[in-house]
Formats: sequence, structure tokens, C-alpha cells
Amino acid sequence: MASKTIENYLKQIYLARQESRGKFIPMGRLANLMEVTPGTATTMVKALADAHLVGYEPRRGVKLSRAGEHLALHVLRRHRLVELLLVRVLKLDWSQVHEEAEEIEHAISERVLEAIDRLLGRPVADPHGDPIPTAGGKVHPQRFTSLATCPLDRPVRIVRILDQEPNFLRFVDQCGLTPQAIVRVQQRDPLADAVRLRIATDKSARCRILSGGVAARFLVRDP
Amino acid sequence: MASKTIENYLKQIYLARQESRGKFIPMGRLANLMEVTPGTATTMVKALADAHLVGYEPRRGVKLSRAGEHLALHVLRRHRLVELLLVRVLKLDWSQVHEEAEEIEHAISERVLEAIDRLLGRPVADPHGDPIPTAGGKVHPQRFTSLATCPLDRPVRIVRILDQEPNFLRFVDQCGLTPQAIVRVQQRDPLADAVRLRIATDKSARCRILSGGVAARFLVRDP
DNA sequence: CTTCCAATTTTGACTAATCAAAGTATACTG
DNA sequence: CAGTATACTTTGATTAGTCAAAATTGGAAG
Repeated sequence: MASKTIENYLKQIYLARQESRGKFIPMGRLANLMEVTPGTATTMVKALADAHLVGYEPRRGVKLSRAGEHLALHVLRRHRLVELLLVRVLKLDWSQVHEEAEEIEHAISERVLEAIDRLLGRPVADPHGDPIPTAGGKVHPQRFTSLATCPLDRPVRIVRILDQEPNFLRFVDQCGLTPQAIVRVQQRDPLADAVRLRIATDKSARCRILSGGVAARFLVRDP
Repeated sequence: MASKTIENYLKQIYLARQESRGKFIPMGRLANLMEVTPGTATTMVKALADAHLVGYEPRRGVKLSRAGEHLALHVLRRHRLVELLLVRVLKLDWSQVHEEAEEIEHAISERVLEAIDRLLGRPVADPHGDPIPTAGGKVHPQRFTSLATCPLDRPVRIVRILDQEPNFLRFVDQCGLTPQAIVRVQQRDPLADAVRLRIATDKSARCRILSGGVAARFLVRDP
């Protein structure tokens, strides 16, 4: 069985590849994500390569092998199903479940995972809208725009938030910018790097201003 | 924070003291319970003693300190609440939850624990009837007889089973000797080491014969 | 009182994961 | 193209937990 540490390295490599579409993840980036020194990351990645979980090219970086990706998706499946259990069944706060799930994801067996999946009715997304890989390791491909790029003056539905930071999520919660919320982008000012939007469900008709970077963390689709 | 290993040592020392009422647990016994070599147990116990979690006297054995017992009870609380969650909410089989909880007990935070406790309605016992320590570390003292010692020909209620072995629990399940079942001991034969009993809820009026040792693993009280 | 045995402790070594710091390569800058 | 900054790798050391095997001891049996 893969150790907790190995599972975390593979998960981070997988997640890093999502954003920067390049094949190889540079060591420095991985070391950062894992919060270890660069030397530690190099050592560990070489061990992962020996176990055929990743491909490693010195000074270029690391990428998942078939087997590594499979394992990473499995970890992600556990993580996201646990998050949903914590929110839906144990009524934990949306903003906190990510950190809780970080630990629990390494402790649950296939049996428990299946029981959670069944109880929750085979869900396809976690509380942040992140897709839950199937038991077979498939991820439903999402191709959403974001609040930084969607058309103006048209209502859109928030479907996913690309940030797990509790403080940020608490802010998101207070604004009402949670998944399923319907919002309309009224204006974008590229020079000021500002996005002005209105939340449909918010009767007070107040506007919100977000920076472009923050707006890009909200994925949306037609309602 | 105490590591998983430390938590397990403390838990085993606590559980061992329950049975053999002597103050000190001999090293050999602990090494057995932890499935490590005696040398490993000695090394580890000396480290625990340095952390003031146990008292250690060479060649006599080990016992929990106040702090160690507190931690052990906390682990046990997590273990038993998780077991109950797995049975009641996730509908897992009674006979399997012990091994599942062995892992999960080290992964859940105070917050999650509290949420489980609330969801389950502050339960006082897990699916095997083992008492759940309170958040403050109190255990409701149980003083039950067992099927090996209770009065004959009087109905009694099974309240606890002192064995977590899946095969044994499956057998218990099939017999209907689960917690809450009402049974009557009809006869004891000390020489044959046999206990004959009838299960009240079993319409077929069939009898069961258990050895004295097995009978002693079923704690009972007046219905 | 000696002998011996079984339970313990000690010793030396190993694995996984980590860090600090020194060394090396790549790429940028003039 | 040389010089340097940055990113990466190597090296040597550390900690937690473990084992195998040798050394010790405390008490039971003669």
C-alpha cells in the first residue's frame, strides 16, 4: 500500500498539472505544494520514479505515470466524497471540510468509500463543485468559463470554486457566491483589474467588485 | 500531537489493564498486543515514559500516567464513535467496523468528533456495547455479569461483547446473540465447560451450547 | 547457594521521510 | 561569450519506528 506521503505527492502532482497545462511539473513547484525543501522533493520523486508511479527527468520535472494518475484519482475520490459526507451528513461548515478531509482521505478503506458513495447517491461533485472521480478513475471533463471570462449581462450559475482556503471560502459564503448561486457580471475594467457583478438571489441589489484573479476562481455555466 | 503509534500503544496499555487488574502491564504482553518484538516495545515505552505518558519500571512493566490515560480514553472515544457512525449511518456490517475504525480513529479532529457525537445523539455505547468515554474522559462504570456467571433460568439482556474478531462477530450475529438480545441460561456443566442457553427472540426454541470461555465474553444485565 | 530459563533489555542496523548546506547546471543579462 | 542568479541535485545528518540477535537479570528448582 502507498503511504500517506506518497499519496499526497501524487495528488499534488496531479492537481498541479491541471492548472499549468505543461506535461512536467518543476521540482520547485512540487516542493512548494508539499511544503518541503527542494532536496526532499527531489529525493522523494526519485523514489516514486523507481516505483513507476511517475516519470522524472532531472531539471525538467515530474509527471504522473498511468499507475500514478490512477492512484492520484483514487485519493481525490476519497477526499471529495469525504468532504461531501462531512457537509451533507455531519453538517460541517463548507469552509472547513477541506482540511479535515486531508487527513481522513488516507484512512478509509474501499468498503467505507463505497458506503459513503452509496449513502450520498453517487454524487458527481463535492461541496466546492470539484468533480468526484468514479471508482474506475474517470473524471467527467468540465469545460466551464469563469467570472473573469463569461459574457456580460447574462445570468450564469456558479458551479465550482478553485480555492480551498478557509478564509476565502468564508468570504465566499458571506457574499453568497457559493456553488449554485446565479450571478450576472455587469462590467469588467481591465485596467483596474476589476469585475463588477450582481448576485441574482441577493434582493438588496448590491454589487460586488472582485479582482480579475479572484473572479477567475469562480467557474460558471449557463443556469 | 501524539503520533498514531503512540496513540495505539496507549490504547493497548489501557485495554490490557481492563482485563488483568494488576497495575503494571508486562512488556511481553504489550509487545504481543502491538505485534512488535519485545525490544521494540521496551524502546517505545521508554520514550512514552520520557513524555510522561506512562510510568515504566524495568522488568516490572508499564502503566498509564494521568495524561496517558486521558489520551487513551480520547482515542477510545474516537474509535467507538466512528464504529457507531459506520454502523448506524453508513450501514456497514457490525462485524467489520472494528478494523475500519482502527485507521479512522487517528484521522479525525475534535470538530468532526463532536459532529459525529451530535449526529448520533450523544450515544453511550458502540455497536459491541463498549462504553463511549465522554469528551471529558469519563467512562460510565459498568458492572455486569456474563453468560458464564449470571443466574440460571432467568431472562437476561446481552449488553456487551468482549471480542472484536470479525469471524466471531459473524457467528454471534448468526446466532442472534447480539447486544439487546434476551437470552436465558438453562444449564451450566462445569466439568464439560459448557453453557446451554436459549434465545428468547428465537421462535424455533433451539438451544445453543457455548464453552465457558466464550460465554464469559457476553456481558448481560436484567432485561 | 548454585544453575538455568524465560522474560526482558541492550545493541547495532535498517527504512521512510525529512532538513541544511554545499555543489552543479541552466538560463539570463549585459 | 563571460558572469551571475536561479533552480535543482547531492551529501550528510536527524527522527520515528522497527527488527534481529546478543547480553542481562530475577526468580524457580534443585
